[in-house]
Amino acid sequence: MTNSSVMEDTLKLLKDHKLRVTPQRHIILAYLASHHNHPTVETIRDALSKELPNMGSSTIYNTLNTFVDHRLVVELQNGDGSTHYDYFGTPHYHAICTNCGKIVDVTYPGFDKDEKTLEEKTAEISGYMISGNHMEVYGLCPECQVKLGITQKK
Amino acid sequence: MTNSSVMEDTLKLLKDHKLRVTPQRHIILAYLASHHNHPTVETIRDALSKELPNMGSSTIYNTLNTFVDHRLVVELQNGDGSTHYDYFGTPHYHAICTNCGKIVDVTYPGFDKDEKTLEEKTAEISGYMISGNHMEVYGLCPECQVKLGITQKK
DNA sequence: TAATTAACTTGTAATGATTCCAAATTAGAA
DNA sequence: TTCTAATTTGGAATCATTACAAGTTAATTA
Repeated sequence: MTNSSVMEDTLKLLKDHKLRVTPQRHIILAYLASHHNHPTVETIRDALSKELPNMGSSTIYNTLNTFVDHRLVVELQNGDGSTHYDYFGTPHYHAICTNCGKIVDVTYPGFDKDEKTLEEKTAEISGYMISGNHMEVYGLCPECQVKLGITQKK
Repeated sequence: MTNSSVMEDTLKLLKDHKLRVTPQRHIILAYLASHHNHPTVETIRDALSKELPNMGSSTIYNTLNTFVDHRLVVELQNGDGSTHYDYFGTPHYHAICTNCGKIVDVTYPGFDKDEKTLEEKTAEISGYMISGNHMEVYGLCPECQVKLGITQKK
């Protein structure tokens, strides 16, 4: 995807959600849509310091909270004390390294169906009116397995 | 389950995990094992103020972190800003109300198998050596559906 | 296009959950 | 019973996040 199409797509996304289009919102959303690094507020601030040198952290927090409310973005904790954010363009879940905190997106054919099934079962059992879910799987990432000298059995 | 058997069971659990048995640890673990209220540190402090009037919050944090490391307990966020804790005696997941934060435990026949499958797929795809998972399903709890005047379609 | 205004951004202060640390205590081993 | 490393305590420190007031701006309306 070209840079310009990311800008176009995220612009449309903001408009579709009836969100006022400010440079801050547009640039932050485009950054998230084109990076899969699960950034923190600080990471975003640093990454965009050239484009938006005067943007305060409050703005980033406000903006991300708005995106989370609109389900454009999800929040993730990896144990390092701060919240990480992930653009939620297509359904997926996360694998999180218990050693270094590395987060990767995961999906597989049929994940959307499994997800649906879980939500339906949960609605039946709990009586909740379900609106979403988060799944996280924990373990050692490949790098940490090597670093710690652990051999994964096949 | 009688109160005394909870005390016996949690004592055994601490010993099995080679954790030094202090009154604080034993009483906190017994409290968690016999309550399904997903308490915060403050809730635990208040609930145990009779039994352990001099216990500081630091001790509760230390103790809970130890339990989490040993997988006796899991941490939960419901959006109210503080961490909630849940004794993890049998496999289950959580439904969390997006309106009031109410957390309920959920499981169903075959959940352990579904969970296993998810972990195996994740290992294959990501290369992570999996050690655990958390699933959360969000929605409106029955009380909030009524409170907000929402009718759930069958 | 210009005027209007509610919404947004900014910067700083406040909050509050959690961790850190040094001193006192204690569980469990010898 | 003694000994010591682990734990608890209480208060201070940290740090992520939110609150707030003032300035700015997107987008509606005429």
